[in-house]
This record gives sequence, structure tokens and C-alpha cells, in this order.
Amino acid sequence: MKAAVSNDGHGPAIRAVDPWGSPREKARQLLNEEERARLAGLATIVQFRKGEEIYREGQRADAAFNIITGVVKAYKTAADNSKHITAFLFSSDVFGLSEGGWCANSIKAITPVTAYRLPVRALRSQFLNDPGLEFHVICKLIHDLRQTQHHAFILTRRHALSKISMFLQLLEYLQAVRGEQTTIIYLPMKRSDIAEYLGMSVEAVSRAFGDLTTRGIVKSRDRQHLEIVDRSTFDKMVGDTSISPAAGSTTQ
Amino acid sequence: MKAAVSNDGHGPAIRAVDPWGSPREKARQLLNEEERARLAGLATIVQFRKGEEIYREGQRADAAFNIITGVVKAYKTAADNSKHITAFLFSSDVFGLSEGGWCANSIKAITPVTAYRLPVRALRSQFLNDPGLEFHVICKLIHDLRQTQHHAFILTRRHALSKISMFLQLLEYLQAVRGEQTTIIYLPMKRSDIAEYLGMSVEAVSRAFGDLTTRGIVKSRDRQHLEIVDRSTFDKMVGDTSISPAAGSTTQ
DNA sequence: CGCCCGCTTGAATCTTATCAAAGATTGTGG
DNA sequence: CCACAATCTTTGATAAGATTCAAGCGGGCG
Repeated sequence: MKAAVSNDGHGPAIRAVDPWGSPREKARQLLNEEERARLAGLATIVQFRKGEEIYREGQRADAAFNIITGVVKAYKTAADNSKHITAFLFSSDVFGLSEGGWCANSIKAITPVTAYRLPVRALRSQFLNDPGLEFHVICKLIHDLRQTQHHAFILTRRHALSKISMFLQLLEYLQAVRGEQTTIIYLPMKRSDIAEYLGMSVEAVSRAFGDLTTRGIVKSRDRQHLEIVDRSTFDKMVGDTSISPAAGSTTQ
Repeated sequence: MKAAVSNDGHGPAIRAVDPWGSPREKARQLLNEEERARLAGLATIVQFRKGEEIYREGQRADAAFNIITGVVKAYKTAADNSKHITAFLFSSDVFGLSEGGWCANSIKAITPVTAYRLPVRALRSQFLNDPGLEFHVICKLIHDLRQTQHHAFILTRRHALSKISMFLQLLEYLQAVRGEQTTIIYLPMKRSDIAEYLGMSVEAVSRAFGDLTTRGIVKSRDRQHLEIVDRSTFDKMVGDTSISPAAGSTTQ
């Protein structure tokens, strides 16, 4: 479903910008054919059903995964059983860089998922022989770090509308990076997932979507597909802290 | 000031946990003497005054810095001129991994700072010859990624008391990692910096500190030095979403 | 000694969380 | 193929907490 062209079966893929590259370079496939083939030799292809838990927080992780198709969520469960979603991961994303690594959280498939499975042992020895591969991992990590910083920035927004707008903008951006169409934004996750990602209640998420629709800023075919119809107002929602409570939606 | 033992003049230092190491390993110095010496060969030592801006967001960065002593803040300035602090960086931390890298934000010294300056060009060629160094950088990045995820988690807390408590806990943890004493928590940054880091107003920060003091949970010598005197109640503030508005502070 | 900047405190407004319940949707089993 | 059940989503009222605006306090630096 919604298969991206990014992972085309030629082997594991990593997408990121080269931080030492030119200023405004776009995210791109970092691994060359040879590297992908070499990694493919270590990998097996596995599948997960929708809703299936792939990792549990704190569990011993003996393999990393590289998503081919589908979407997963990475989350932490707090003491009071509330959940915080750390990230949504899509095609070409990597998770499970060891339990001590950046996926010290649980992972669950929110759509059917196909992925390469890479044993960490084999992966690590591959690193020692291949400085180029290691460098690409550094690029990917820097990319993820920036992504997480952006998540943190979204979380500082006070208004629900601002958070939801920035979230939609993010999804749109990720679709573009993956080379998909960008007119329709695809929301594979549940409202409660969005709530847990944005640090707000499900009700607030629902109301924010309602507001955006009522004001004519977005139009939704169904729960999972949404289109931005008033881009200028949408951009105001994203960029500003002070949101006009009921700005006329008349075309400027 | 408050110089840590971590950066002892033997050359650049990186502190992190090995994500492929044992489950509960503590953060430690990753570089060995030889690596530090080799990096020291590339580096020059520079100093910055308190309040001095080291990088401006989007500026061309031709060098990375490794902090020896002092504290800096990394921040982004939004369209409406409001600021969001991405991270506070201490001894052994690294910033400026290129403009495209994870420090695509401005950097400003909040205390006097001494640091190693490493030209990215030399650094990059060093990477190609030294897979071990590259691996350590990966460890550091994974460490920073988790740190940033934790920041995001703090930002999801609704109550000011919870945010401030988690922030104090973080500072305490970082002091411990650096090998400093942990009874007194040192706050080098201004209240407004804390506000910008936690996504709340300065007033809310001030009131939260006031509350913690009034309730006898913390005791402060001055604006910059604070001690946790009621640990059990403090831990409740940190761990819980539902904070008892005026829980008796009587020793259980 | 005085000014500037940072910090604290107070009162009104506003947004969201929370509780509660009804309306959709999905998936399952008869 | 339809009906039921469980889950997800929306909608409504209330209240708690935060932001905002405004003013007073304090401390450091020239």
C-alpha cells in the first residue's frame, strides 16, 4: 500500500542529505548499487501484519530493520501507561540499531510492513570493513537528529491548530522526499497516534481537523486522505504562534 | 567555571554510550589516547566570551567545535522572532558538524567557553582513514539522538512543574555523567533560556521554581544553584502526569 | 550611585484536558 | 451477505492550568 519508489528491491536503502554536501541539497539515496548489494547479502526480507509489535521497549535487539514498504511507529510507554510516539518511520527508514541505540523504544506496524532484516552482528563487522558505509550511517543519523529536533519544535507550539498544521506539513514533505505525489496527504495512523505524537488529547486532534475543514483550509476524502486547498491560510497556521481565532477565509 | 574533569587537555573528547555495548552501560569517554592525540593535531584551542555568538543559523560552517569548558546553547529563531532552544551543550559535547549537519542552528556561549576547533575539511579526511573514529562518531550521534528524543518527551508534559522537574533531573544526570558532584544542581542559563528550551513562558518557569521552593521540594542558594531536598516528592513531579495540586510534604 | 536587565508577582483571558456520550467504521462470525 | 461487536472518531460541557499584559523588585555593571 502506498508503496514508495524509494525502496525498489535492489537492496537496503538509506535516504538522507549529505551534511558535508552543498547547502540546499535534497535528501537522496545514499547507498550505491554495490553497497546495497553487499547489505542485501546479509539481509533477509520479513513481513509484519498491521498492528503487529516488532520490538518491545528494552527488549534485546539482535537485528536492525530497513523498511521497504509500510509504516511503523516508534513509541515509549510511560509509568502511568500513557504512550509517547517518538517517530513515524516510512520506506527507507531504519530502526533497531540495538537496544542501546536510538530505538530504545517499542516498534509497531501501523500498516502491513515489508522490511529487510539485518543482524547487528553481521552489520557491525561490515562497518569495520567499509568506512564509506559508516559515513552514510553518520549522514542518516544526522538527518534523523534534525528530524527529531523538528519534532521537538512542533511540540513547543501552543495551539492545536499550529501543531496539526505543522504535522501535515511534515507528512507532505516526507511524501515529497519519497518521490510520491503531494496533492493528497496520506495519514496511515490513527487519531490517537497523532495525539501521542503531538502531545495532545485525541479530542483536540479531532477538533483541530474539524476546524481546518470548517474554515475551508483542508478538504478530506476520508479519515486517511486530506488535501490542502487554501495554502496561504495553511501557511499562516504553520508559521505563526498567534492564530486569528476566526479569520475570514475569503480569498485574500 | 565548573570545569569538568572530562576534558582534561589530552585532546578532543567525546562522551557517549556504546549502543552495541552491554545493556546498562554508562556514558564514557569514547576516544583513546591515540585518537585524542591525532585529533589534537588538527585542532586549535579557541575561547569565547559569555554571550558571544559562535554560529548564526544558516551560516557557512567550516569548523566543528568540541567544548573543553563552559556551556553553550543551540537555538533556532522562528519567523516571529521567537527563539527555540534545541539543546544546551556542555564539556565534551560537539557542535558545528557542518551547516547541513545537526547544528543548523545558532550557537551562543552562555558562560565563558574554551573549545577545540576542528576544520571540517581535515576532519572529514581523517574519517576516511579511521573507521574506529567514525564508529565513535556514530555512537555520539546515537547518544545525541536519544537526548533529543528525551527533550521531545519533556516537551509533551502539560504541567509546568513536570517540565521543570524533568529539566532539573536532566541537568543532574548530565552533571553525574560528567563526573561532577550532584547534590547541588548548577543552572548556568537564564530563566528565559529555560523557558525557550521547555516551550513555556518565563513567568511559568519562575512560578514553577517558586512552587518547588514553597513546597519544600527544592532549596536554592541563588538563581544558579539549587538542591533537591525532598527526593520522593520530586520524583513524583517527574514521573507523573497528574500532579496533586497541594500534596502535603510531610515525610511519608 | 544610578541605570539596565533579569526575575518575580498579580489579575484577566483563553485553550486545552477531562469527563461523558453519541456517531462511524472496521472486522468477524453466523 | 448481513448483523453484531469492538474500536475509533466526533461532539458537548466544565474546569484547570497556562499565556498574556502589567507592574514592582533586585542585582550587576558601568
